[in-house]
Amino acid sequence: MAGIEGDDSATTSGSTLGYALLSLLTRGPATGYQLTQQVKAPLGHFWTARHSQIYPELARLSAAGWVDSVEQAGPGPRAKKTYAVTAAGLTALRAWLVIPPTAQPRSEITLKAYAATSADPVAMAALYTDLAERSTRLLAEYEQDASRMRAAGQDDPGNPRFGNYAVLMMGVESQRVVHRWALWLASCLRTGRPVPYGEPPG
Amino acid sequence: MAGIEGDDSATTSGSTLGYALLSLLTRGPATGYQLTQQVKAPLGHFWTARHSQIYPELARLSAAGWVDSVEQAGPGPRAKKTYAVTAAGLTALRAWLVIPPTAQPRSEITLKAYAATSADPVAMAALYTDLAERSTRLLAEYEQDASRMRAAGQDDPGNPRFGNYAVLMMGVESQRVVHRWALWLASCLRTGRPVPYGEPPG
DNA sequence: CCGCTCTATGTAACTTCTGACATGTCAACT
DNA sequence: AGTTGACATGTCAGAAGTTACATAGAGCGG
Repeated sequence: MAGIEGDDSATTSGSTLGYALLSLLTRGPATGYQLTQQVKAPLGHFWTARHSQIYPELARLSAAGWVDSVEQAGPGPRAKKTYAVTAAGLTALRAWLVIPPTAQPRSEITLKAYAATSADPVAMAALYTDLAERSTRLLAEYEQDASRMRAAGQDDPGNPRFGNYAVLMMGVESQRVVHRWALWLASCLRTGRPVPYGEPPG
Repeated sequence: MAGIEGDDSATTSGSTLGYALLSLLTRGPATGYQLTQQVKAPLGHFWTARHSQIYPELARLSAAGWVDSVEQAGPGPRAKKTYAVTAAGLTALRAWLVIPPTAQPRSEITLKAYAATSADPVAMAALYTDLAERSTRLLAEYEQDASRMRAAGQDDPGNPRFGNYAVLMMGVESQRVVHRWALWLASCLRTGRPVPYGEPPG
């Protein structure tokens, strides 16, 4: 009765990273190492985490009873642990999902654009031309992923991996925007005069 | 000769926030309070900072010799300080600007989409419908700002405030993307079946 | 005259995130 | 036989960022 250690199951409120890990684990059980890999794509296009952040967070989730783990004697000096979401974890995730997000996006490329006129226009134009090229490569990559997903039926909201497709679609759209915007900006900086937005530059 | 305190002007490397503040100060001298206001728009659409972060950072920039300050006896118990970029600060900013940025963007709305199928489809669809509505409002607001800026000649790369316009254009494009994507996602979740991306939903 | 908001600057505690350190197995390649 | 890379888990120091606390004048509305 005297609950010294047992009464935090309802009170515990997780961090965003915690919910991100729970989301990944809804795809199936995984080790910390696997989560570190899985957070790279497609989630990694909009959310990243290092292993040094993931392992402690998994321990916290475990302490909160939101994940279970089984140990399996791994290769290194420590046991390998495979984690799975618990019913409590899934409930917590569901509750968090429907809260309207407030966090502002943060973009370093846009920050640099804010001060673009303080630097050498030629160097800055080159920077944004490179960025446009990179976005072209990424776009091709993402679109290939997308058609593979469609072939696998992951564009169906009934598919448990539909979220991967939804994130990827945001990635595709974002890269298109970056491409257009970077070319426009480079064009402005190179010509030194106003360029209407959205025109394909010659 | 024995430089105990004078040899850090070239070595000092700033934080991203420091460069953001230098960028703001290229528009003209400002107090920490004014910088806190100015970081809200349009830079704030892609980069935010609270005053509790700005004041200590200004002290660091001042210590590095990247900004100067003059005191003016302010309203509160402390003197009001107006900061201005120094030549060293401008040099540092220029050097930082041409380094290709690596930081990945971070988006909570996209993270939630990754786990969309774990929550109640109706509630999630409502979330993204609300998001689409918000982006409509923001888009209208940003476009109004943009046409005001064009009227003021800020779409000219020769204008020192051109960076404001460049950031705003990214804001406009981003909100358009969020709008389309959120409506698509809501449509997927409501109908429960694949919806081709980019179709205006009925 | 009381309270509210805006101006204005700072500190302190806390959470989050990064980068480096630390360890060790196993398979493939050279 | 030696090296590289993938697998696998952790810690620690420090940077970056958030939330709350603290102070105080000036102007305005009630």
